[in-house]
Amino acid sequence: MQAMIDAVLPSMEKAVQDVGIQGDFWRNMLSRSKEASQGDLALPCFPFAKQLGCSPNEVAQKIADALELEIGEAIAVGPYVNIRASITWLANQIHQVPESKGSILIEHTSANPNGPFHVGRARNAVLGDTFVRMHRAAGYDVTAEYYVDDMGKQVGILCWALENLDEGRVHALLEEGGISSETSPHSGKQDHARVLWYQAANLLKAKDASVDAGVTELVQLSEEADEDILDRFESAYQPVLDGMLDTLGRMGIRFDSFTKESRFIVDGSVETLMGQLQSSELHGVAENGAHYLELESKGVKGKSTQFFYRRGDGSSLYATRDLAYHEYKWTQSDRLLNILGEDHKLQSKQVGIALEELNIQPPEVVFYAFTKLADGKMSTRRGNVVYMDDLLDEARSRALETVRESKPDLSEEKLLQIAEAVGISATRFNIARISPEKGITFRWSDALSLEADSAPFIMYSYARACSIQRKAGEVDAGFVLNPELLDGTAADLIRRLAYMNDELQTAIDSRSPHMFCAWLSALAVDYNRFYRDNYVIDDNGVNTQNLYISELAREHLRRGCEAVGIIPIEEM
RNA sequence: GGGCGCGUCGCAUAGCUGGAUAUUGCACCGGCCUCCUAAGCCGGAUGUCGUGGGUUCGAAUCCUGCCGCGCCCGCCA
Repeated sequence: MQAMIDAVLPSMEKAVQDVGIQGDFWRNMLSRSKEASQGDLALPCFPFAKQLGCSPNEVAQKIADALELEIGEAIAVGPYVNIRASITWLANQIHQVPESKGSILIEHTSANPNGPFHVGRARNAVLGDTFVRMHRAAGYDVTAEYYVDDMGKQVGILCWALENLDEGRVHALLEEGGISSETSPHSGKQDHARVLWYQAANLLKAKDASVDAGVTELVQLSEEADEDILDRFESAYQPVLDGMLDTLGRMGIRFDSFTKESRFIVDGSVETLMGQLQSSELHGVAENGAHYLELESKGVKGKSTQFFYRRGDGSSLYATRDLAYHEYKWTQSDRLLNILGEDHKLQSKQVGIALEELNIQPPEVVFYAFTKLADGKMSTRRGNVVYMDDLLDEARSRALETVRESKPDLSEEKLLQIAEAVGISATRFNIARISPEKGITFRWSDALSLEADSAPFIMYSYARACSIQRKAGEVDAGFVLNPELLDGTAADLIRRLAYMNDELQTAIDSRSPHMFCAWLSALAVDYNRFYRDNYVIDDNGVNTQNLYISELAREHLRRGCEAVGIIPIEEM
């Protein structure tokens, strides 16, 4: 952990010099021990051996002997110097509150409002919201932002369908196309209702050219920011978007601001940027008058290295509006983070280069690999999807079985509440705990797993701590932990707690939410072991020190859960 | 064809700015509820880290050839 390294470095500097080592290349080698049993920090001594002309083991012993540490002790183990922080020092770390770290705008999800939220899109939302939550927990001022695609082809098709198809036609088309239109428990939601129109229009488009013509006309007008068309588009997509946001809200995912794509056409900023790009050295014009930037010199490779930002007819493209969007976003925050699917990698690179040409700083980006179904890619258009609403229902009913079994006395309402929290948390955690660049194949059994290394496991530890607190009462405000008395699993727990802020920051900096998920799981394990070995309530009544530690763990479990979107419930 | 990413026990997964016996869970085998929540705890078995080379005192980690999978290479979004 960084605070520990900072604390050790001066002493290490001195010890290393005393032993006669030249240079400071070793600074980067001082790092986290891989296993807790080896201590907190380790310095491998192999490279020193040559310089000093003795064995790594001897060097390690010399350095360990020369080290004078305030935070703990150093022991040479073979060719390593292992440093173990004292529980006293670690316990002090626990109370360090993260300082304020400035503002960040995190844009995520931003799915086309053309149908219900499905589990492929969910990875963006879960990842994005986890970043939002982790940043908040670490002291950042976060804006969660949704970019609304309120113009262009997808919305155009939806709008055209709603204005030109009736219910009978829609069902006939879907049946013919082999897409199910049977009513689900969610068919009352407008996202579920209207997606049928969208799917039907896509089917019809394949065999009736007049559909394309109709849609194209709408899309063209929308790109000219035609007020009437934008209004019609909005009445088509807004109920769908609302339905999607309901689903997201159910998952605990909420946004602070929504920005419409059309805004940048309306306010003229897209036009201005297109003008500015003309003076770029990369600028070029195609035969039909379309404008582009030639990106070959910027390291872009492939069939086409040209980034088109203006069509032959003078209109802008999605990516062009994205440039204006980023310019706008920088007026809102100190830092920008985008959560994007890996299919956007090239586009994102192109936009980044174009932004640099405009002297606008590119955003930071997290890419994640796709979620696919066992039988192929998910597609709203083709109806090959698992909807999030259905997944969450299924997760809840699975959880309900388990809760009913273990808590038969609870009321039906309470059972449902717990099951809902467990289902949502498990679903989210199963996504957040996997490193983003790894592809996921959706399987019901995985998605609904309530086993260990899962959200319910962590929730259970928290509920256990809550139960103990209810029985044992509050700790006196003036109570001070006596770390000298701690050992075994109690000391392990304190050590784990002390690492929280560091783990959180590391996960943020390396854009790896799964790392913080792993820490949280480990905390739950440590708490369960502490629980086994250290009774808060025994024959003599309440052990205040153990209650105090249990309460520390409870508080950290709660904060950790909130940082990854697990719902901490007090009973389960 | 080119670019980017991934490939770790039967399944899933961590580690990848090189370092000590490769992490964790599921499944499998065995043990623990007269005691604060057993959705828990303890123990066991399971691995050519895709594959061939290379660099290094040391490679899952770096370089490189090959194989497999995914994504991308639109004046679409």
